[in-house]
Amino acid sequence: MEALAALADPTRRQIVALLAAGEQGAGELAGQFPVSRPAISRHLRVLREAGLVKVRAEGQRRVYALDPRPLSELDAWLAPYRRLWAQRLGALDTEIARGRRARTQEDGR
Amino acid sequence: MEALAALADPTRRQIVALLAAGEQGAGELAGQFPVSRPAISRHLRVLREAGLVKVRAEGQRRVYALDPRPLSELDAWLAPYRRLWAQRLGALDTEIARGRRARTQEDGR
DNA sequence: GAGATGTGTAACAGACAGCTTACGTAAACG
DNA sequence: CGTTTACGTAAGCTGTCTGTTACACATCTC
Repeated sequence: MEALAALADPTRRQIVALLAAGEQGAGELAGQFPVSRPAISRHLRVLREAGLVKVRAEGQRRVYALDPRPLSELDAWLAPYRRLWAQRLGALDTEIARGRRARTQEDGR
Repeated sequence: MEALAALADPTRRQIVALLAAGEQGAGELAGQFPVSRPAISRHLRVLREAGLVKVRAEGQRRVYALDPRPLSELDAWLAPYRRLWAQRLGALDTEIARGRRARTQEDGR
């Protein structure tokens, strides 16, 4: 779950969101943020080390692309907790209180 | 997404995992970690401010319980990205490659 | 009430994250 | 080749985290 630490920063989440729409060069990416280019370069490094992005050298440019695998891991980490809010939203917690224990039935849609 | 910052810490994730199994008192909780009790108290404060846990006073004890709502928000934040790894796993990326000239085709395995 | 018990908070030290400016380097360009 | 272009990295500053010890405060117990 190293991805969680990387995604804790709002700038990095925004970078991830941008890259979800398509790959971009480092400078191109930095131009969309109010901070300096080296700052973005460092953010990209963190994202790279977390496995969330991968780089491709294209001439002198560095093209960054999103790698969704750590997000998938996050999804897997989150999975066991899903039943917790699934219970709260439905009226089935009445059923649970009725004597049923660990009736999972999450993700009905 | 303040929850992401709170969950970035491994100790806090462990607390969340413990509370998912059932509510616990602060000291009872602290006893299961190698750090001092005030340290856990601080972690609990962060989790509380992130809305991930709620406290109930029971005599002089403070009983903590998990509040899954921020986790649900995280789930919602993650949702738009799901298609990204769904594509990689499924065979539908063939359909995408069928008309698009974006011949990326990396990661053959 | 006096003392024990269960917790949160304050103060402080050390580690770390994020930003900026300055610099190094490799590819493209003339 | 020298210069421009596109990046990454190093150094330094500052603010924020995390952990520890010391302390303040309620709440039971007797």
